[in-house]
Amino acid sequence: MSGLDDKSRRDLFRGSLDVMVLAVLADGKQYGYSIQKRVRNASGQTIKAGSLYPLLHRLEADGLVKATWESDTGRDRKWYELTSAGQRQLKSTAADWQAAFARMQALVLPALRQVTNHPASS
Amino acid sequence: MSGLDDKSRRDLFRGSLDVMVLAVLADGKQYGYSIQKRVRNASGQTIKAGSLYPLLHRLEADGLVKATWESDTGRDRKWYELTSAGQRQLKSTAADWQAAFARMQALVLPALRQVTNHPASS
DNA sequence: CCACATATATCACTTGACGATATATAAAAT
DNA sequence: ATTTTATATATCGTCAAGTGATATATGTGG
Repeated sequence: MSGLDDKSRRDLFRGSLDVMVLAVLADGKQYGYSIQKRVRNASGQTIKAGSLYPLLHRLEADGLVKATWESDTGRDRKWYELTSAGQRQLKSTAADWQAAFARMQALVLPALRQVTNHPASS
Repeated sequence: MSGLDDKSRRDLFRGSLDVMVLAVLADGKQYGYSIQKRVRNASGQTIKAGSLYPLLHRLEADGLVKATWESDTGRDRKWYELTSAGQRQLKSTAADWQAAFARMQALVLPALRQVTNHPASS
């Protein structure tokens, strides 16, 4: 039970990385590497560095986050925080995300039950 | 509230189309056009023809579905049904999808609450 | 001092959803 | 009867985005 390779599992949520990053930033300033770990801990989803940094640059270019280099512990890190546009975006995206996935669940769960109970042909 | 353009909403599901198609096929033989409508009705997600047919061909090439041309009402349609491999795939994918979705929800919902209650800087 | 985790970045590659387009048939409208 | 519209499948060029590989630099622990 539950044997998807990493690639398949990742593909499942290809379009949700933005939402997750914005969600992590909702409770305060974070830098890239910490965002990565937080998403990983909270969602089980691994965002690779090669995906994360371009993603953050896109969010910045879109004005959804604001970045500043700061060294709080002697080390330079690029801190990201939501802009007000980012907050609005998170609000509408997260709400849609929630609604859309709930509907998909209504499609997927009965199917899962179906296929779990009746094995079949071919 | 809830103002995502079509593209953003679609991007949200890049990767989940396979699962939805397999889910629809879980309760029996369907042809492409009917799969499209079922997914649309059940999930609110529109799979465009230019996505659906190549997707079905991929599933067939991977041995997850089996296709046969049949004319039940005078009209030729290409009927798809799950293979046993397709059933196994659906079972593991759907289970994973469900689990991952629940965890992601745990990340997104608190963030949504956060951003809904406290407006902020920049 | 050296290995490893931390931290950010870029780029070529690949996958896949899409719009546009083509084709053909059944049904519905005029 | 003819035109239009919905049904039904298919292909192709384009584009966006996640990934692996790779590079670079700094802090930390052995």
